[in-house]
Amino acid sequence: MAPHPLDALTIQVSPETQQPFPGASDHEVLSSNSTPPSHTLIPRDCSEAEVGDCRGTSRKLRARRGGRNRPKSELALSKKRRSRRKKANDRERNRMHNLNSALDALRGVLPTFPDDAKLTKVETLRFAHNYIWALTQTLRIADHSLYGPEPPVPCGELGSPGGGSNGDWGSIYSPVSQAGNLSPTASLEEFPGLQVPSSPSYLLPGALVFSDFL
DNA sequence: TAGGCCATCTGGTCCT
DNA sequence: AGGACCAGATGGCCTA
Repeated sequence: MAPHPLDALTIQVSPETQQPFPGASDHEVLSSNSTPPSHTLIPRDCSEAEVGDCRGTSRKLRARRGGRNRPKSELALSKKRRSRRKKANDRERNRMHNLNSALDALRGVLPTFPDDAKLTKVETLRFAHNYIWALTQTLRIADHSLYGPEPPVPCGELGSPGGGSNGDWGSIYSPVSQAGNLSPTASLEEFPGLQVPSSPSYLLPGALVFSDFL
């Protein structure tokens, strides 16, 4: 994957949250008769048998199942099946739109440049994970400075990205693997919405760096 | 042009 | 039975 512009991130909350489905909830997203985007691939009326031809041999084989014992009213049955499939497709489409609007909402609360290229889905999830981890660490540091020393937390206890056997989360983008990359503009005070204790400790060398969240 | 990302369709499985 | 969720397949768009 090509390096993302956020590699050189300073802190700014993007004003535009880009929600294609504003106010979308689990129960109201798109009407089921919404027109598909221009890049819808398969004709909406592609029946199962046709789908076999559309999609390849495995689906063709599956579509062939049923053979001779088909009910007499196959026309009605396939009509019903098509209708069910169409409804299922609509639901699935709405479900994915819902998921995407949730991802957009998540992008909206992550610190990015306004003119940054939109984070991909996986980048958004990784960024959010690392961002939460970093904020947690910041709170710990603040607590530490307020209440004095406390026993060190074993690596990975906080779900630290890259702190253990957490698979994909411990990727090359992990803050741990790139620690020490302090950005002069990295200050949580630029987040009006964030309730972060006013401790300068996160500005010290080796502290949390927003450019490393990805 | 290859590769990454994405939206969509689809059938299977599980749950209510 | 019907809906939610999931993963595989497919093709379009975009960028290096």
